Amino acid sequence: MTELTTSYDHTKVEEKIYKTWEDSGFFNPDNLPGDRKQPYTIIMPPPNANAPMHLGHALFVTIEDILIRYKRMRGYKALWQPGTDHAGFETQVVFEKKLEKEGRSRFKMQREEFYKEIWDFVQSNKHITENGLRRLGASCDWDRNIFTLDPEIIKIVYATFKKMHDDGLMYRGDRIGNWCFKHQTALSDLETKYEERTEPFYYFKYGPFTIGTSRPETKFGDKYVVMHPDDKRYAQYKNGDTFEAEWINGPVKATIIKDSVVDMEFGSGVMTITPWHDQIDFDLAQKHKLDKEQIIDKFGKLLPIAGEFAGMKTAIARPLIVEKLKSKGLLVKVDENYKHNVNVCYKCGTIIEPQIIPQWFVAMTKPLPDGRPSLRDMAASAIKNKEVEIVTEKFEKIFMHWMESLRDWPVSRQIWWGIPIPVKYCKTAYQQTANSKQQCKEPVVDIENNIDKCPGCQGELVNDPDTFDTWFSSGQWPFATLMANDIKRGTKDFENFFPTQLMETGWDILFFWVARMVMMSYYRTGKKPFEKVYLHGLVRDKDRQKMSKSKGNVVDPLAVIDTYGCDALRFALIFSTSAGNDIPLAEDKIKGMKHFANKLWNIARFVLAAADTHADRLRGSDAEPKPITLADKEILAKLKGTIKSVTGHMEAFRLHEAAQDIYQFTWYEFADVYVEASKKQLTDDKLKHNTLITLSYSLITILKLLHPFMPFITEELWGILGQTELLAKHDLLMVSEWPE
RNA sequence: GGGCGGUUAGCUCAGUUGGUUAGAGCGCCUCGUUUACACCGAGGAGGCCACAGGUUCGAAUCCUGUAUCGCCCACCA
Repeated sequence: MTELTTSYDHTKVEEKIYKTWEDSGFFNPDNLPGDRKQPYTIIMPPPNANAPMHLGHALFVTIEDILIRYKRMRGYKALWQPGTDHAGFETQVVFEKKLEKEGRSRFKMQREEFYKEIWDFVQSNKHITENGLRRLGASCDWDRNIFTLDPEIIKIVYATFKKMHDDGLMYRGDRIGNWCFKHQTALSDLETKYEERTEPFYYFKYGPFTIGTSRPETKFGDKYVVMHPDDKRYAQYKNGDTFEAEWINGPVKATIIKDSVVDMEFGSGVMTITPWHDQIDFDLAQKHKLDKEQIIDKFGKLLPIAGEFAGMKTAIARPLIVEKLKSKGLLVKVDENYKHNVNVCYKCGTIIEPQIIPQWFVAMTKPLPDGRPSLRDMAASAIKNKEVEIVTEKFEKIFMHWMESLRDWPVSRQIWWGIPIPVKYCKTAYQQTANSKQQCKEPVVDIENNIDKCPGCQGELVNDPDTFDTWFSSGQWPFATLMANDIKRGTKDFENFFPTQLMETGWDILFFWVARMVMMSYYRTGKKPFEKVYLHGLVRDKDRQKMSKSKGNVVDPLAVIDTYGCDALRFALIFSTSAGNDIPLAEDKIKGMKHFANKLWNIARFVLAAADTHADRLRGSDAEPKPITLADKEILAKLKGTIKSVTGHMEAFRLHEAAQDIYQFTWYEFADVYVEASKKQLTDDKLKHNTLITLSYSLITILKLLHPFMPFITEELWGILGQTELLAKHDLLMVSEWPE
């Protein structure tokens, strides 16, 4: 006689069950029962080891765990490769905030000291994160757990860097880039965002012209006036004509440039340019071979070229400069309500100052020396030809659209937390880089760290002080993890599990991550990194608001698990939400799913009680129930239909549909109809045996179908059924066979 | 400026290739505590599927347009 409590108590089950799974070794595909040849691999997007878990983690774990458990039950050699991410810039920002609270700053610290502290910080977060994944029921292979700063990973990242450098795809360029004053680093275009501001727009007299600007503080170096070649107002001037103009700090000699990028309708239709601090101006200067002068230093202060304003922060200098120009009679008019977008740092909101600072770039559109197309074109054609499929399809369009206007990718960051760039420079040459007068021009790529002297002049070498953009290393994650396993553990993971089958991640990192993985994988391995990409949405609160600390609506998934159980949380996250759409999650929904778990518990309770009451014990899992009564016929037909539809939905990544079908069948067909009918049938001696078989067979099938979604309660019930001989043989449910 | 998407029950959302009376969760109303479950059961109310036109034997589903909300990318000195 097996007694079950009247309601399901997840607190007594989850920890115990997870331990059973982990001890079984079945998370590791090498230990799975049977002769499994066909791999099914999901590389886990490594969570950032810098902050507590949020519902986004719960969502990705739920989706990936559902899929990997399903494939495991279907007999695949299922590998879910876990890992955590050092998350370079993200983590450094978090850590610097922490320092700030303590009244400290990295700019007052030694690099080694800073690195050590942030390393310890990340290590402790890493453990918290890994335990969180366990509480969410993640059936990933902890034997293969890996970290983005593991030496094996760094080795692979360096090899990629060297190959790119040898292939001419990785170059160091004096190009204009986004500079954040607060974080003192360059950022890629993806790491900046636009904010609308209303600022004054000034018109100044500049020689015979009127120019317009919202940034007078950049105008010190102005010595070019650019106008449209078709501008009839200035037909008398030719390209290259010069003139004298009275300007901020006295007269300047200016040259006329004609170029059709100028919009005659905007402002005064004529502009001066600041190539060091503006993308368009920079391009123009490159095109016409114009001088470029730095006006603002990397701390946001004006340089000596600003004369009396030198050393001032731009925001302070701006009104003073306007005042001076006004007093000289050069201010024509001011438009106070000029609305425009300013580029700001996506982390701190500081205005981004474009600066020419040497950076490492990856060429996106340059064909490979081995005859293959460029990184961009390889990735674009993979998506276009459906070699890599994105679920849902709308993201393929977004992906292609983004690819069209892709520029070279700056991968060096002036931060300390990350993988150092394995390059050395001739010391004398490096110090002169600012003047672009290097003696020994070539940087020395030294991935083994065994080159001591400059190969050019035998002089001293200095290390590149920069680190890689995190996405440069995580862009290699699918093959780097498997290759690193092989180095570390002597496995043949890369051979056995690559290309992987699925990449599951949020749509918000489609460009940051997915695009880079596709490009880098084709480049390094000649193969796609994964067959399919499943993109999930953002978890929002019940009012569709984004969850954020400042709004105070962040939900801690572990607290939800404490209250309602992991299975309820997982089911609520999946239920009634389709791929790629954001998910509003209300507590009521989670509560409802807890009720469903309880319903299932009580169904099992009823079946067990029936089996006990009616003396003839039976073997359930193998016995095919016979449809004798109308109720038998209907439930078995509906069960069969449910198996079919659920399987179909699983194959097509319609997890929400699968979940709904199981829910519907369990509650409204099996519990409401058949369980009720069985009460009568069990009193009939001729029917009771077959009725019991039908009950247990249906229940067992439900447990299997539901297991990927609600792994804990189903495994617990499976174990209890096993003890009562309702199950003929009982290994763990997680490795049982998916019903056909 | 370029691109993508949403608009279905009071709320939040499903609806797989066009096919019978459009579904779920939560909420609401009525009744019910008979040994699986009150974290429950029985029953019920509630939708011109944004609008207009078109294709079709048949449209929430396909096409065109309109309105409205949202997202992504780029960005004018």
